[in-house]
Amino acid sequence: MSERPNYEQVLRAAGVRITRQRAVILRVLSDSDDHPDAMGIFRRASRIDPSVSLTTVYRTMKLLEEKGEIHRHAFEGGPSRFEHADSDHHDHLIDLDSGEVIEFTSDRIEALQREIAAELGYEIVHHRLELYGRKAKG
Amino acid sequence: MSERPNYEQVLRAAGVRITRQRAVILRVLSDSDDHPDAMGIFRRASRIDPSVSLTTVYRTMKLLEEKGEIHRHAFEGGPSRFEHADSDHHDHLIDLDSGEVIEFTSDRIEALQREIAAELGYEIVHHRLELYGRKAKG
DNA sequence: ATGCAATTGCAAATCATTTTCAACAAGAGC
DNA sequence: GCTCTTGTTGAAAATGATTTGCAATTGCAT
Repeated sequence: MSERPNYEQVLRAAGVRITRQRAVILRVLSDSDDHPDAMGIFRRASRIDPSVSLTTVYRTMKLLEEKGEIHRHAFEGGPSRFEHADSDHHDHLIDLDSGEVIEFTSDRIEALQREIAAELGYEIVHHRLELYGRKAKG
Repeated sequence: MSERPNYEQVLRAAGVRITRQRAVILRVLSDSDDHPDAMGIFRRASRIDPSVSLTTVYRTMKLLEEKGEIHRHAFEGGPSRFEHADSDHHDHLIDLDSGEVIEFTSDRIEALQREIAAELGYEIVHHRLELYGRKAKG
């Protein structure tokens, strides 16, 4: 499900100009299955087109975020990492040794969260659940 | 429960010198029941002793964090906020309108987290659960 | 092809936080 | 109480991630 988003189309539809560098960044992004940070995207894009600047990577990320096309995650002690927004909601388990990000979902946790917030008299707008751990031995 | 931690005693026992400015910062901190950020602590401490610098606030926070006396929370889009580490583990609900931080706990959520991590082959070292919401109307 | 507003790269600016460094002050020992 | 040693301080500069100002450039509608 939810494969290779066509960011170019979305932006174009929003009246945004698709420049050469933007096209490269968007391609890099839709070819990514991990959770790269701006520098990582910049490196990948640079290899394809050296004229891409880190500034434009940031500008494009902000643009896509505003359009709701990607999500920005600020995991502890590190730069923001980005991912497609098209997939279903999920939380993250971060491998403390490798930095790898594993996605997971739990309807039960989601339900409990809503329950807790309600008890406190609140409605959840969004939440952040991150598990930091290491591979269990054995 | 868990009231007015005596940071001074802890630091002194660790061989740390209690300077005039440090004493002020520690007092401000143990008099706080909220989740102030470095600038907030600096402002409160400054009023008591103008010789306290923001630098020293940061240095003292880092020190207390290393000694395990306080916890640092980086809520989204803002500076780190600190709180006593003495109380039991809890998660946070952040009021999007006021910035107020409400603490809560849920053994069920904790258990579910461990369960999920285990299924993925991981052991949780720590986690972060933050609910961002607004007061429910009615 | 033309024109103009959107976009670019670079450098400088921000923001939170840390580090450098010379001046200063805890507090152990006398 | 006085010294001495070494930790600590404030101010300013450095960091790291990200944003912004600006003059030059370039999509792309016409």
